[in-house]
Amino acid sequence: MRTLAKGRQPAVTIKDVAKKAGTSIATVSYVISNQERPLRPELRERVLQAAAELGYVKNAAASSLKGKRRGILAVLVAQFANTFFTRMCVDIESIAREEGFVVTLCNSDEDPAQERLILERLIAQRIDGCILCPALAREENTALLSQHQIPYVILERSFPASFAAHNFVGHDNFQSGFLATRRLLEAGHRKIAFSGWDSPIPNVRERVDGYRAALREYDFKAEQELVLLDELTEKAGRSMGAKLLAAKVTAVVLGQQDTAKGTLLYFQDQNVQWPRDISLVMIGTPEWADFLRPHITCIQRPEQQMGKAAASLLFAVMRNPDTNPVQQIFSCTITKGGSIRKILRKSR
Amino acid sequence: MRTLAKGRQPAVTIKDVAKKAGTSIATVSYVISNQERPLRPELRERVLQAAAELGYVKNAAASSLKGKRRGILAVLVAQFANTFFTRMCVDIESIAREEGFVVTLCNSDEDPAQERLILERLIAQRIDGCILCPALAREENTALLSQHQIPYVILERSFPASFAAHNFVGHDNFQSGFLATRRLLEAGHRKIAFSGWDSPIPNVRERVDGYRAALREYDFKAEQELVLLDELTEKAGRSMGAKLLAAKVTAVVLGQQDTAKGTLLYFQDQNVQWPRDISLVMIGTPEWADFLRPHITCIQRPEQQMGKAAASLLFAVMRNPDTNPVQQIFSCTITKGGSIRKILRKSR
DNA sequence: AAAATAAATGTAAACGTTTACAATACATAA
DNA sequence: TTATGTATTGTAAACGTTTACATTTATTTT
Repeated sequence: MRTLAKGRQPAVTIKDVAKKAGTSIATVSYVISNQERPLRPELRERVLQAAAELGYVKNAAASSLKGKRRGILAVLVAQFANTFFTRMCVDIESIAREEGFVVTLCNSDEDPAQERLILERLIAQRIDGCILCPALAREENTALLSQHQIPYVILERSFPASFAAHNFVGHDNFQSGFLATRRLLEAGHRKIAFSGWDSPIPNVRERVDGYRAALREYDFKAEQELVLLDELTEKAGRSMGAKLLAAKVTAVVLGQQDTAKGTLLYFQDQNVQWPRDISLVMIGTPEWADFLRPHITCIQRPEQQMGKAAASLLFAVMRNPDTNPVQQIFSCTITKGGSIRKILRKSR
Repeated sequence: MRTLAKGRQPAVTIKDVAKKAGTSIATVSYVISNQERPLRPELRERVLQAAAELGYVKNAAASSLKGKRRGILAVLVAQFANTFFTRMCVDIESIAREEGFVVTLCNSDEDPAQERLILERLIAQRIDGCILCPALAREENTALLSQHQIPYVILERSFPASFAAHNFVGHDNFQSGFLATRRLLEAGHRKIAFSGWDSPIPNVRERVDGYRAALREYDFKAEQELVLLDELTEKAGRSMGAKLLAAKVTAVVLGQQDTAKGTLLYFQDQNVQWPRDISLVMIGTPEWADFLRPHITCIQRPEQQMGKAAASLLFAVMRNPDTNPVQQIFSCTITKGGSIRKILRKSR
């Protein structure tokens, strides 16, 4: 049954179809591409028939040489296995598919050198557009895209120095830090720490700014802050967990989900219970949070909307490259949870 | 600073480089592609210089027309946001990168129609090779690849009817079901259920076969089996959880991690504790399992090895397309956990 | 019936590479 | 000096499309 021909026979081309249909390559091209052209229906039929019989598939690379779209859109994320990114990717891909594009998903692994290598390869492929979450805050790599006139949208990680110069979709990091902290303050907490990833990208810092702003609103002094930042590992998260206990804070803003994981595992191991022993708000909604009891109050980023927005914006830019850069910043919502203990106070 | 030229200036080509370096396109081509050719070092230098100054990047689409590799490798998975797949993807991508390839990661969402559409687009792109986890057990789509002479490796989901006809990398589903069940039998359990995804792909069925084989080894009759299969949703998992309790089994093989999630959440909500109330072994190691206490005994699939193996096999096939199909089946290991209660029995 | 128009189809030149082949420049041997 | 090689470099024809333009054929109009 499966008589897979083993000889490396060359791929079927428009020429083969033309020969089989007894017409010219021009006619075939017009038929295949559904272009307007007066054509005898009988001939059109014959061409379609021949193409189908030969299993002809147009070579997108050859078309692209003549100025057609490649039909490839790239998404370059910094962490493959992070649900925050994969959730957005699902929506990006579905929109791209509707538009007739294939998505090339790449992973820089937070390494700028790898990011550069990948971008060069993508440029060599003459991708039609790119959505990227830059590794670190290195702008040179992104500059490659604009040098080569490839439309792009930056997702989630901004360049503070030239924010307005790029198309951008992201969430409001300041707000997420602010909301989380304020919720704890409203519940009466006064010793609140912030823990997160000591990252080269500005996102976590902005969340810290939000944390600080909320504290200021309650007339806190700088010395009443406690900001812990460490590596992006479970181990670092655990060690921050220990520090939080040692500092005897009553509440923590878990500012980044990967480090939060380590902290929460540490709490579990030490039989530290929330909200009994410590109150928690986490920025992010990783899948594992479903299993934590009581549920943790989380700052939820609109991942679906963000993915869709990034894709839509990219297509808009691809259709009209000369519009001014657009920045879309999404608000976060705060989920219901049982990880905050209320502390009664006379006055605010 | 960022004087992004807005006019849609055409991309730099080999011709521009030749003009700038004052030489012919042939020379530039040889220099750029690092081909053997006697060449005055001074000229080579000049060409490189010109290329660098113009920011020249070779057009892979044009090269491919002349029979060169496209430099694109596709991975087509059925579920994007499943860590089992993404973990393998990370390794596939890193191997591909080393080999100079870009990876196009696509998602069929378990939908054969989408799978077909995607494959057609990938073929239009003339990808060099493909790793795919077929949605459902529909062989026609995969046949597209062989029709177009595109080397491929099937990952994790086999076609029983023509297993030996395809290059394949997967884990031993039978063994995972068998190991899980035997571990429970060894602990003295005699009322053991199997729950999983009622899927159109054979994987879960094979696990059930392993479950049955283990029971047979202990001289169980068919009427002592309890196999629950349902949709791939949390809700279905929860309802299976209820059925498991109603059936008063003492142990369960959670045969598929997505449905297992629902079941475990249900247990948590009902305050059903393991191993006190029920003993558990789960096939799969989702990230959330880290948070379950006591830890669940899991059947661990060697995801890294599998990803690397699939990529290596694909490259081998790409280099030598005429070798006979190879099937690589990986064994699973069983992790330590505390989800199994020992039941003392006089005899086995 | 010829001329004029419209409809249908074909030819060939790009696109940006690769590479066989041709052509030049330079050195050496006669 | 001229032949003869050898080291360099250039020309042009592909690859599979798209599309401007030319050509053929059919249909009107005169």
